Amino acid sequence: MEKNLTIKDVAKKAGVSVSTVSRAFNNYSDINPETRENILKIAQELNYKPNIVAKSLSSNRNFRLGMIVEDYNITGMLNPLVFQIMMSFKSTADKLGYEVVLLSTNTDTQKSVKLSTIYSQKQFDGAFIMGLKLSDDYYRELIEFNHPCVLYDIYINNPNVGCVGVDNTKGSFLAVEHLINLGHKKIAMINGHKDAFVSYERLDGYMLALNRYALPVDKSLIYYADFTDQGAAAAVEELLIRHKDITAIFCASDLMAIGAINALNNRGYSVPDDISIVGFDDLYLAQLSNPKLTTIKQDAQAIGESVANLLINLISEQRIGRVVIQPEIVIRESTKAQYLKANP
Amino acid sequence: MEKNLTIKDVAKKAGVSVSTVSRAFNNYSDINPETRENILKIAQELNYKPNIVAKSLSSNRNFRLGMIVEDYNITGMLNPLVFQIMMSFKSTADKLGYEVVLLSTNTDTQKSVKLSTIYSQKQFDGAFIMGLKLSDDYYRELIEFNHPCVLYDIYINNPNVGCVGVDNTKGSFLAVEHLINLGHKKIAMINGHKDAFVSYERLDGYMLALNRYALPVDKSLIYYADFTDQGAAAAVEELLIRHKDITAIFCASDLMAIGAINALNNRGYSVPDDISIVGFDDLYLAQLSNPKLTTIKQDAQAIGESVANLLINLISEQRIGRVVIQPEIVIRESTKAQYLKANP
DNA sequence: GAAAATAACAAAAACGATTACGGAATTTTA
DNA sequence: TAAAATTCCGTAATCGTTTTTGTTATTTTC
Repeated sequence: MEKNLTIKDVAKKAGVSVSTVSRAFNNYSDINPETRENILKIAQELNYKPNIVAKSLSSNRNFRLGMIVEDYNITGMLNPLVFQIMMSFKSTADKLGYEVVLLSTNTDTQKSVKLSTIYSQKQFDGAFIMGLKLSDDYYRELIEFNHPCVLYDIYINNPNVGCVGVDNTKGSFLAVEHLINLGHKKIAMINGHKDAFVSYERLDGYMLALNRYALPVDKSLIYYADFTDQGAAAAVEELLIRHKDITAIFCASDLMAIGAINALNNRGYSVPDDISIVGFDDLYLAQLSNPKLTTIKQDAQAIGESVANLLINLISEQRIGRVVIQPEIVIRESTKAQYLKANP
Repeated sequence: MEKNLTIKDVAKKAGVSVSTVSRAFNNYSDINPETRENILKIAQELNYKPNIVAKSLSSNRNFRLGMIVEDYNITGMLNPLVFQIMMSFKSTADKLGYEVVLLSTNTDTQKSVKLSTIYSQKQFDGAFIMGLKLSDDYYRELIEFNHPCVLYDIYINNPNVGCVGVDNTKGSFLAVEHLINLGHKKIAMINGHKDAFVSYERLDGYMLALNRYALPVDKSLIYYADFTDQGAAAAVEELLIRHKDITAIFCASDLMAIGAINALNNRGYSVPDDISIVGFDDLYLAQLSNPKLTTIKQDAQAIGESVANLLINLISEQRIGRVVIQPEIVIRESTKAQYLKANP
């Protein structure tokens, strides 16, 4: 195992001091352009790269970002969106010169080790937290947190913590409006769970659309299915018993939408001929299902980028609280006009 | 932003020198047990945690692992298996006291920055590389690599690099054997692409099973579909033209299996009544499809753990080359007995 | 009971960078 | 042309640890 090159080796080879080499590498002003060029050339030849650990320690700028994801996103049927957002976040962080270290938490670990402890121990300049629930300990800690932090899909009113997410209310509105435009009047909603911030926003959008088009809101049409396909299937079973006259269901996730479609098929209903379905997320899964899913698209790439940019702005003391990504509706095959049932 | 506690603060409060505090934390022998207890208690009270960056620099043990994933796993329809393996790897690395930093590569970046450069710059003790292709620059570099490294789903004969993966040959064998046992005699295979190591192993398993049961191998029944659903759909189109008499298709991934099923449905064929399909991976997707997919399960949890353990063994100079995970067949609804066509 | 060994700690030198400070050479100013 | 400013670079302190070496008591050995 060959010994690693240090700044000293470069300095010796270039016949200058280490501080000069450092200056060359960090674009300092007080260095002769010729010297700089020469040093960089020699460094290039030697294939020298500064040791990032030493750099962190000495500069007290760590260029380290934590990416903390809740465990429940990992086990079972995990959300591919999370993965895409993570990778997008990583890529833009990379471009901006930050490395990202991966962490996970769950309700238990949150009780034993505080977020601020993680920051100081890990020397994070900031962190990106995904999958935080309203009932989490970290959610409470974040209310008065004083380190840079960015959250996805949950909002906290604290200048140190940024929040990015799709406009869920608008997304839901778009979904339900689309159904209404197709002539549907009795539209059920299968929501996530009540510990998720987005569930409230998505519910708002649903109600807003109904109100806007002067349709009655029937609370017995609203189910909570925990973001799982089985949960959605169970909800559909109940819906088919209690509300035989529904013609459309808006699901707060694609996975639940698939669960709903499968349950409907099992009961002999056809999507979209009997019942229209719209999902939320636009996972790749939405193109794979049969019929292909009409859904609300969350742009994972854009979300990841926004998170990284926001976080790094926060680190450099620029306070920008919230980034809202605009959702789009993607119309495929799971929704259909329902004029016949519209006015019986 | 409160200043972080250092070892000095603990030393001062405990009335000892910093070296004694360090000894207390690192289970050194030459320290009075009472002193140690006292120091640990005080550290606990102060909520002091050692700065990992300083620790790395001074001890020259970094406890840092790189997790490098190929870009093509990110864009487009990404494989959820990769995500699960990543998280499982992270969790066990965590338990063993290592932090993992996330990186990505692609064919281009591999040309400009060598793997060994990444190691020295990032101060990695080791790295886990996912998605490496046979045509990659890093593959070539790894042949004579002298840092600890573990690969998933690709094999290299080098004591410094470990390899873990499912027994692909056996997995394919199981899949095809299952079809043969159901009475299928004309079985097509839709493989991945030729830059993937696993494609060769999976092909081997297919041929092995045919030979074992004295069925002829017809190379025109073997397609390469790039691991995509569209590729598989295209392959199916061709198969339906050229080989109307096939009764089963083995796909080297679940995604391709879904693509095949959809294509068959579009052409008016029923799965499994007309044609049986088996996939590979056992993604959650396999349970969501209609019919539910019979497939070969890769245990992501076990793979991630094995990779982490193997890598850390490699780091501590213990040479264990390869870990092979046993695949299992999961029989669901996409395969069915085909006695009628078996002997016409 | 003097020499040797051990136990328990402190002092100081690393680790590999950044950066505050200072100083010589050169250029600008008056 | 002397003083001031600027340019360019070296010296040395620093970051928060670990680790080597040193030191003082105490214990063991013969």
